Amino acid sequence: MSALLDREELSTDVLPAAVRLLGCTVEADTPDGTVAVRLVEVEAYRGADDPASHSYRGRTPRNSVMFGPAGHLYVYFVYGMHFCANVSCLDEGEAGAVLMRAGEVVSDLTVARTRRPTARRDTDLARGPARLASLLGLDREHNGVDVTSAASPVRVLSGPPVPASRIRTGPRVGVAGARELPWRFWVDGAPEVSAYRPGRVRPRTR
DNA sequence: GCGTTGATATTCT
DNA sequence: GAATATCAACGCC
Repeated sequence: MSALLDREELSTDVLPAAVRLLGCTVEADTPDGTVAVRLVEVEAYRGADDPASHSYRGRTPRNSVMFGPAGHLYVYFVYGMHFCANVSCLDEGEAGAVLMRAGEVVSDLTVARTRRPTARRDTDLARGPARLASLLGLDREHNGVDVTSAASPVRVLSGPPVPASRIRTGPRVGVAGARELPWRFWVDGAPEVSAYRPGRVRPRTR
């Protein structure tokens, strides 16, 4: 049993916030029941100085949660069919968020399998940001939810802390710009970590 | 096991 | 019109 994560732990810069979120548990109430996932892979995104970030070119209706206070969900729709979920960082006015990329299901495995019946192995249930969001039932309606409140349908519980020696870093997945920034963090050896795919322009096939 | 491809909303140009 | 913080299904080893 763990306590809710403090908002202050996320109002720091995005890198310490990303490291802090590793090992934390995301608990979500879905139509099928409650699912909890321990985060093993995250990516940090910031504002004006991060070309890979949605907030790089200023505030829009979609990314406005990134500019708001820390500890809220930024859920966005990509590729016309998937949702991805971030936790906002930094204080009001400063854009930042941590993308939740992968996690290990800690409960309830039966509910989780019901939600994603096509997953071949348990470690595939929340392997990748869109899979994780769909497993937790996150969509547009959860944009802006406060994950530090016990009354929310989605909550982040703190720790157990991941030893620094088990944390690895590297370039973010699928981003074309700012590839020199090692802003992806994962737990060494976790089988749920998504495969690295360099952010290249896919060759046009036509 | 691996590479290719289709689905297609939102944003920016 | 083009790119994108993706996944799953398919063909082919």
